[in-house]
Amino acid sequence: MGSSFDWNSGIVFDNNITGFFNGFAQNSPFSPLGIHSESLPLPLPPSSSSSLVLDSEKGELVRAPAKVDKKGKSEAKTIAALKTHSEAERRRRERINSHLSTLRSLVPFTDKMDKASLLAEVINNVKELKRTTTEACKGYAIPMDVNEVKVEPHKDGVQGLLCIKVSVCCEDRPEIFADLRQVLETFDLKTVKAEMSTLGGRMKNVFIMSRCIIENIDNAEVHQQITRSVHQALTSILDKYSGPENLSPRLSHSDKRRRISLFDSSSSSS
DNA sequence: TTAGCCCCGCCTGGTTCCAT
DNA sequence: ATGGAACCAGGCGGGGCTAA
Repeated sequence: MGSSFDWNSGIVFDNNITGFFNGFAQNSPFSPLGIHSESLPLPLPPSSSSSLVLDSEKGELVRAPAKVDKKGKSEAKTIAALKTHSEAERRRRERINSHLSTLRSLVPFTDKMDKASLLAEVINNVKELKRTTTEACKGYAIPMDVNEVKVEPHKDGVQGLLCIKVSVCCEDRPEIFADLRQVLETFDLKTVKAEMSTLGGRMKNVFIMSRCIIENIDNAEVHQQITRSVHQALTSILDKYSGPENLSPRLSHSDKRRRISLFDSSSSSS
C-alpha cells in the first residue's frame, strides 16, 4: 500500500510499517526514522511549505525543499488533496451511518444489532410489508409497482351482453388514459363501469366493458378473440410509454453507483 | 488475565463519473 | 483533457465481548 500522514506529528508513514508504528508515533515524540528509509520525506501539516527529512550525516531532522511528483504536483498540494479526501470520506461515512440510524429507528428491536444484521432485518421487514400490502390490496383497484395488463371475462354481466374486465396498472401518466379509451372504442366495446386510482406515482384503471351477443355465431370464440386483441393493444400502449426514452433517470443505471439526492440527507435522518 | 474474535471508524490508493 | 467529487476495497488500530 501507499503512505499515510499523521496530522499530529506531521509524519508520513509507509503503510507497510504503519501497523507497527502508528500507535508508537501518535503517542510518543519518537518517529520510525531509524528503521524506515533514510530519505523518507516527513512533510509538516498542510500549513507548512516544506517537509522534514532525516539528514543521514547530521542524524537529525532537517527541512526539505518542497517536492514535485511525477505529475508536477507539489507535495503540499498532494497533502491538501489527501486531507480533503479523508474529510470527504468522513462525510460519506457520516451520511451512511445517518441513514443506517434512520433505518434503526424505523425497525423495532434493532438497537443492539450490528450494521449487517440491521440491513438483513430491514430487508426482511420490507419483504414482509410488500407481502402484506399485496394481500391487503387484493380485490381493490390499488396500483402495484409493476406494469400489468389484465383482460378477463366478467362474470356479473347482463344477459345478452358479453362482458370483460380490463385492468391496466402503470406509471401515473394522464395521457395514457386517452389512449386507453381510444383503443377500447375501436373494439366496439361499451364502457359499463370505469374505476381509476392513483398512488405514489402509479395508476390503475379498471374498466368493465360490454358488447352485444350476436346470434348465429360462436360468441365464445369472439369473446376469446376480443380478449386477446384488447390485451395486445393495451400492452403495446404500455410499451410505448415505458420505452427507454421514457425511463425516469432513477431507473437507468450505470456500472458505477452515483449519489442521488432525492431529498436532503439531513432531513431524512431526523 | 489474556488471547482470539468481531465490529467499527479511519485513512488511503485506485477507479469512475461528470462538469468545465 | 482535466480536476473535483464520489465510490469502493483493503489495511490498520481500538474497543467490547467471551471462553479458556
